[in-house]
Amino acid sequence: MKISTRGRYALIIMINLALANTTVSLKDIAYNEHLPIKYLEKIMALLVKSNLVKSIRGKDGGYTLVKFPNDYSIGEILRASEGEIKSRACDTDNCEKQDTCPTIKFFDGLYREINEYIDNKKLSDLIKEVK
Amino acid sequence: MKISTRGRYALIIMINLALANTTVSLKDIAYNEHLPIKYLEKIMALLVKSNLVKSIRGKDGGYTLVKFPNDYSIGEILRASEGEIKSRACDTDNCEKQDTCPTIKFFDGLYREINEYIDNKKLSDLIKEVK
DNA sequence: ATATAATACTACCTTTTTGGTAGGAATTGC
DNA sequence: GCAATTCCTACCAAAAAGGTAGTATTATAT
Repeated sequence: MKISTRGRYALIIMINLALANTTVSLKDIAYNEHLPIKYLEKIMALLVKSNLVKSIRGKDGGYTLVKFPNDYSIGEILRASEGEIKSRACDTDNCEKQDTCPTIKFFDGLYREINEYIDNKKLSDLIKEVK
Repeated sequence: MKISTRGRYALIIMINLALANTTVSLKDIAYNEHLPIKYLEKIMALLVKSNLVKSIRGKDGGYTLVKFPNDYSIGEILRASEGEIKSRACDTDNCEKQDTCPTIKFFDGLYREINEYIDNKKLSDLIKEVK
C-alpha cells in the first residue's frame, strides 16, 4: 500500500523535462536530483515505452515531453512506471465467492477513488509550486 | 501501491468475528475461508496487539470483537495489519529540498485522501452485503 | 571520418517485503 | 489429566524493490 520510489522518480523525471524547454539528458537529471543514473535509465525506458516521452539518440541527445505538461495526468505517469494501480488479485480459482466477496468490493471502490484522484491531477499542477 | 493479502485477510477475519455472536476459533475461520491457519495466526496477533479483538485462551477459546462492528473503521483494521498507510519515506538526509519537493506534497495529499476513505468506511458496511 | 556523448539493451545482484511453515510452550474447560 | 485452544519463536522461499555493470548502438559536432 505504499508508492515505491520508482513512481516518485518517474514524477521527478517528468518535472525536470517539463521545466526545461530543451532536450534534457539523463545525466543532467541524475546530477540535479542526486539520483542514480542507471536506475533512472530503467525508469525512463518505461516512460519511453509508454510514449510519455520522446528520446533522441546520439550526441547531444536526451529526452523531451511529447505533450504539454497539463496534458499529462499523474495517473498515466504512475501507471507507466509502477504498473496498474489496483489491489493484488486473489486466487480466484480457489475462491468460490469471488463475486460477492465484500473485501474485493471494498478494494475496488478504494482503487477507483485513488485512480480518480491521480488522474485529475496534472503534471502542470506539480510544477506550479516549483516555479 | 497494492494492498497485500495481509490487510485483506485481516478484514476477512474481522468480518467472520462480526458475523458470529460467539467466540470463534481461528481454526473455524481458516476452515470457512480456506486460508492457511498459521498465517492467519500471525495476522491475528497484530489485531490482538492493537486491541481490536480480544483473545480467550484454553479449550473452547478463540477471539471476539471488543466493539460493535460499526465502531471499527476499515482504516484501523488495515493500519493494524499493514502498518501506516503512507508513501515510502525518501532519504531526507540526502535531499536538501525536503520541504518544497512537489512529489512529496502530492503523495501527502493522496494518502490523506486514502486514509479519509478507509476511515469513513466501517466494518459494519462490509457485513451488510454478506448478510 | 572520427571521436564523443548520448540512449538502448542485457544481465546480474542485494536487500526488503510478502506469504507463508514448523514446532512447541502456556492456558483453560471438562 | 486430556484435549483444544492461543501464544511465541524461529525459520524459509518467492517476489519485488532498488539498484549496478558492461556493452552495443546511434547520431552529431568538429
